[in-house]
Amino acid sequence: MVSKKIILSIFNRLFKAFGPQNWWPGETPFEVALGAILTQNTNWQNVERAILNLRREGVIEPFSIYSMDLSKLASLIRPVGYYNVKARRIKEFVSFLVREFHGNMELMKEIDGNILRKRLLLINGIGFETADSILLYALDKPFFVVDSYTRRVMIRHGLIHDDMGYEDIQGIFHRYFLDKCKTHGDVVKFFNEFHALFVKVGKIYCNTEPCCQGCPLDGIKRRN
DNA sequence: GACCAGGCACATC
DNA sequence: GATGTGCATGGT
Repeated sequence: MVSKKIILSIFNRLFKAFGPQNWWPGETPFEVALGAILTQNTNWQNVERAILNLRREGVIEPFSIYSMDLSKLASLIRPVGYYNVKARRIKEFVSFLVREFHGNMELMKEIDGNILRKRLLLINGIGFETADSILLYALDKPFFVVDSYTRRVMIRHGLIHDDMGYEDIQGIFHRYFLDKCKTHGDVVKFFNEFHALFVKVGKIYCNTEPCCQGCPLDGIKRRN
C-alpha cells in the first residue's frame, strides 16, 4: 500500500529536483490529442518532426485531417514510425470528434470525464494511456497518466509489484486526490506536473539497471 | 548493428 | 488471462 504521504513525498522530491515541466507541448487541445497518438512507443523528437510536417501543410485542424487521404496523412507523420497504424488511429479519433462533437474539442470537454474515457477507449488505437493523456492534457480532466516510465520508476523503488495493471497503478494516485471537496483544477495541475516529472526522472535515472546514483527518489522506500 | 523510445490490437495457447 | 508478435522511424 502506497500511502498519501509517500505519494506527496515523491512529488515534492521530483519537483524540487526538476521544477515545473510545462507539459504538454502542444498549441491547441487538438494538437495535444494528435500528439498523444503520435507518441505511442516513440520518442518525442520524432513526434515534433511529424507535427512540424502537419503544421507546414496547415492541416492541424480536425476537418483537414478528416478529409485527408489516409496515405497522405501517413506520409506526413512518417518520422514517428508505425505511420500506417497511427494514420489509421488518428483518422479513427478524428472521425469520432467530427461525428460526436462537430470537430470541436471544446464540446468534448463538456462531457463527464468517466463517460468520455469509456467512449475514447472504444476507439480503435486508443488505449488507457492515450485516453488519459487526452483527458488530462487536452481536456483538463483529472486522470493520472501511467506510462512505462511511471511504472518502471515505481517498480525500481519498490513502490509497486511488476504485475500491477494500468488501472491499479492509476488508482494509487486517484485514491487520495479525487475527493469531491477538492477543486478539479488543482488536481489537474497536480497530475499534469506529476506525470511529466515521472518521465523526467525516468529518462535521467531509470534507464539503466540498477538505478543511477543521485536519483532524487533514492531511499524513498526500501527496495524489495 | 543492436537497442530503445511518453502503446495498442490481435492471434494463439 | 497471459504471452507473443507486428507495426517502423530516428538517435545513441
